[in-house]
Amino acid sequence: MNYWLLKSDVADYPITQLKKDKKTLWTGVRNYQARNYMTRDMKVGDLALFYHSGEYPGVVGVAKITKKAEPDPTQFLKSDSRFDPKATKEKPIWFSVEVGFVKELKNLVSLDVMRKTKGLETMLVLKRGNRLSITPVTEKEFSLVMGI
DNA sequence: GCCAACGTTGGC
DNA sequence: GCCAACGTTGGC
Repeated sequence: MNYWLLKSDVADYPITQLKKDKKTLWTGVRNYQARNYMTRDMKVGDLALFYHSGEYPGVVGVAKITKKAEPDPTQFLKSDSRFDPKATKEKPIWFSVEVGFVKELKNLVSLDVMRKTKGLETMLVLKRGNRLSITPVTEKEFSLVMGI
């Protein structure tokens, strides 16, 4: 089983929305590395730290992968901001996994606190200039964050 | 609002 | 294939 960190802009899709939806298709990823994590490495049952970017950046909850990657429908929609003219139904470029709500943390584990926590120095999301919206997390890092 | 980081695009 | 220009992300 693998662990992940899923970044979501709090203004676009906060954890409270996932809580309401119970599950959602993780659409809109337009980065090849992040896509490859979804198509190659994510398995049903994997757990993910749900991270808010934007105001009060940090981990706010836990989600799980509930369905393996399928073509991201937004790439085909002309009206969608994530429309990709190069993608076709026969040859989709972008994929989405389904993500289920697990829990919302009582307290935000802020980016600031994560930076100061011994053992989390290796977390990719803390690396300078990191913009990947999906990053792998070790079991150790996952449980350390959960223990804060 | 600023700006560093960095992925992508396109001219050559 | 190189690399400058450009657009986006995201912390501050």
